[in-house]
Amino acid sequence: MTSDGRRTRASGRPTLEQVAVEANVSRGTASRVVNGSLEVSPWALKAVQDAIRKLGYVPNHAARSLVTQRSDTVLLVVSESEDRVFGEPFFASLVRGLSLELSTTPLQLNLIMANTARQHGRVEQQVRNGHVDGVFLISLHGDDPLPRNLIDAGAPVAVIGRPMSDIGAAPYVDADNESGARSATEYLYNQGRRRIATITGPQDMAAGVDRLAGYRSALRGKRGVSRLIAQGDFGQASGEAATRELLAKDPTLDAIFAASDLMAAGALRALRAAGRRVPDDVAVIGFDDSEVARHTDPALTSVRQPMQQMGRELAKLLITQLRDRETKLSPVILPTELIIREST
Amino acid sequence: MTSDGRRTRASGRPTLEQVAVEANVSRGTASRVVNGSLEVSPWALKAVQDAIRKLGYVPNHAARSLVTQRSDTVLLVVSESEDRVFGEPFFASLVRGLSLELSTTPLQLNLIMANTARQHGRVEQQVRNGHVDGVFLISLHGDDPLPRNLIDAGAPVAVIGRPMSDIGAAPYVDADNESGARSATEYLYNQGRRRIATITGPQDMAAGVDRLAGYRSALRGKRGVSRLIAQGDFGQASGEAATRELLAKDPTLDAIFAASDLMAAGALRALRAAGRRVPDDVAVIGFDDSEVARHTDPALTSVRQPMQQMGRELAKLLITQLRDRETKLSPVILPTELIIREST
DNA sequence: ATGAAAGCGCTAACAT
DNA sequence: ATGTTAGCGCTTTCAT
Repeated sequence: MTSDGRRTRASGRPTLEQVAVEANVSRGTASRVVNGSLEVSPWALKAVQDAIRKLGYVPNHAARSLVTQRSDTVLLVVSESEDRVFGEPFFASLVRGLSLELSTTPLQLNLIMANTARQHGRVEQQVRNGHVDGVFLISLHGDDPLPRNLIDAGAPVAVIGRPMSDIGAAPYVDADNESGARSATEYLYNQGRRRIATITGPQDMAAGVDRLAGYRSALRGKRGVSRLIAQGDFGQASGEAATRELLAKDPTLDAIFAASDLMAAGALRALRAAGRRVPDDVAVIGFDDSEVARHTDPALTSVRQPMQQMGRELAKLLITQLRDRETKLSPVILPTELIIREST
Repeated sequence: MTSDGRRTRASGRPTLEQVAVEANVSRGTASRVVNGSLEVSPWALKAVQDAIRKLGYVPNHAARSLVTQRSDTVLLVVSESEDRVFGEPFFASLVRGLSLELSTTPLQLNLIMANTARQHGRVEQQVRNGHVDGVFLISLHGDDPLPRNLIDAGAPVAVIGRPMSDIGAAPYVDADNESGARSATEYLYNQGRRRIATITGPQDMAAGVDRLAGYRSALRGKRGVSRLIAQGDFGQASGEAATRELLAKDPTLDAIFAASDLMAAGALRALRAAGRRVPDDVAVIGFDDSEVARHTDPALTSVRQPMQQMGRELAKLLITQLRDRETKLSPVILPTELIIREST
C-alpha cells in the first residue's frame, strides 16, 4: 500500500487509467487520443498528450492484443535446410529491408527457424492461435506445403524468391534472375567472347531455371557463338567439377557464366588448376554479389540482387494484405545490376 | 448470434472456458492442468487433456501475458553497424543455437536491428514496457551504453562476445580467442616456420586484443623466432595492406597468422601479387572459419568458433536469469578448433 | 465530444 | 482437489 492507501502496481509502468486521471478525462478519451481518433477536442487532446509525455506512458501490447484480437507480430520463417541462404550476407540486407519497412508500423518481427516438420507445425499453430498476424517465407522447397497451410489457416503470407509450384494466393518478391543472367551473358559477348559456357543451378529451383533461361535468351539468334552447358547445384564443388567437364568438352572456351558466386569461385579454382588465366584466357561471372565474390582472386564480376529493396517490398506485400485481407497482390520483380570486378 | 442465442466468438479459436465446459470442470482447474499444477486429480487431468486435444486448444499469449506481467518474449538486438557480423555464416549458427535452446521453453525470439540511437531507444522502451523479458546483445562497441541501460531498466541481458569495458551485471559468451590464436601460431611453429607474422584485429575490440595476446603467448620464450606485427581492422583490404607492409619489413617471412579470415584472404592476394607461393613459401592461417575460408584458393586453414554451441550457451545464460533474477552468472568461454586446409 | 461500462482470455488468491 | 472470483490494461459500443 502507498501512503495514500491505494495499491501500488507491481511494475512502475503507467497505465492508460493513470494518464486519464492526470489529464482529467475518461479512460475512453485517453484511449481515443492514443489511437489517433479524430473525435477528440483539441483541449482534451493536448491534456492527454501532456499526460502521456509526463508519465512516459506506452500502451501495453498484451492488453491491446487481447481486445483487438490482433497480435501486431509478423513471423519470419527460415527453413534451416536453407541455412546457406540464411548465412549469406544478402540475408542481412533482406532483414534490414524488412526492419526498415516494419519500423514505420507497430509490427514486431519474430524469427523462427523451422527445419523439421514439427517446427512447421509450430508455425501453423502460432498462426491459428493468432499469435502472429502474417508470415514471411524464405526460399521454399518446390513442394513445401507450408505456404498453403498457412493461407488456409487464415494468415497473409509473403514469399521471398519465386516458388516453383503454384503456391496459392501468396505473392512473392524476387530479383529478375532471367534478365540478370541475360545481361551477364551479353556482357561476355560484347567483350568479344565467343565460346561462352554456363554452369547452371539446380533445375528444380526457380533461380536455377530462370538464370539458365537468361543465358539462353542472350545467345539466341547470335551466330558464331558456341553454347556450352554444365549442371551445378549452386555449391562450390559443383562449380569446380562442372568447369573441368566444360574444359574437357571445349578446351578453347573463353567465358563462363555461373549461376552462383560459389560455383564461380569453384570455376576459378578449376581454371587456375588447368593453367588458364582469368580474365585473360577465360572470363568468369557469378551471381549474387555475395561476400565470396569480393574475396576471390581475381575478384568476381557478379550479378547483384537488390536485397534490401527486396526486403522492403516483401514487407510492403504483407502490410498491404494486413490492411486489407481481400487484396490480391502481384509478384514484385526487381532489377539486378552487373557488378564488374577483376574476373571479366 | 448463433441459433442457440449465444454470441459467437469472432475467431474460431477455443478458449479455456470452453475446455472447462467440455471437461466438466471449472476454468480454474483447466488452467491448473494447462500450467502443469500438481494439485489436480488424475481424473480431472485426463478430462481436461482430452478436451484440450478435442478442441485443439492453445493458450492465448496476450491474455496470459496480461495477467502474469511477463511477455515470454526475448529480443535479439543486432547493431547494424555490425552487419558484417550479421551477414557472416556464423550468425546463422548462432541463431540456430539460440532457437534450439529456446524451443524447449515458451520463449519467443524477437529480432530487431538497432543501428541508430533512436532504435536503441526503442529497445529500451520495449524492455520498460514489459514487451520483452530479456535481451541478447551481439558484439557491442566498446562504450555502448545499451547494456547498462537495459539492466537498469530491469531486463536480464546476455552478451555474445566479450565486451571491452565492464558492462555491469551482464554475463557473456565468447570463444577462447586467445587459446585459438595460440594454437594457430603454435601450429605454424611446429611446422618449422620461424619468421611468423601476425595481422591483428582492431585493438579496441576484445577479439582483436585476445587474438594478439594468443599469438604473443605462443611465441613467448621461443628462441630463433622472429615476431612481426601489423595492424588490421578485420577487413580484407587491411589484410592486404598489412601483408605488403610485412613483406617490406621482412621479405623472408614464412608464416602469417591473421586475426580474421577476411584479412587472411587479403594476405593471400598480397602474397600472390608478391610472387610468394602459399603454403610453400608462406603459410597462412585465418580466424572464424567463415564461408570465405572455404572459397579462397588455396582454401584457408582457420580457427573455428563453435557458434551453435555459443548460441545455446547464450540462451541458457538468459533463461537462467529469467528463472531467478538474482543469479549472478559467470562468462562462458568455449574452446576453438583449428581447421586445417590448404594454406598451411 | 465524452463518460461509463462491458468484456478480451487468462492466472492466482481465496474459499471450500 | 476444486470452484469462484477479482482483476491484468485496453478498446469499443452505447449513452448522453
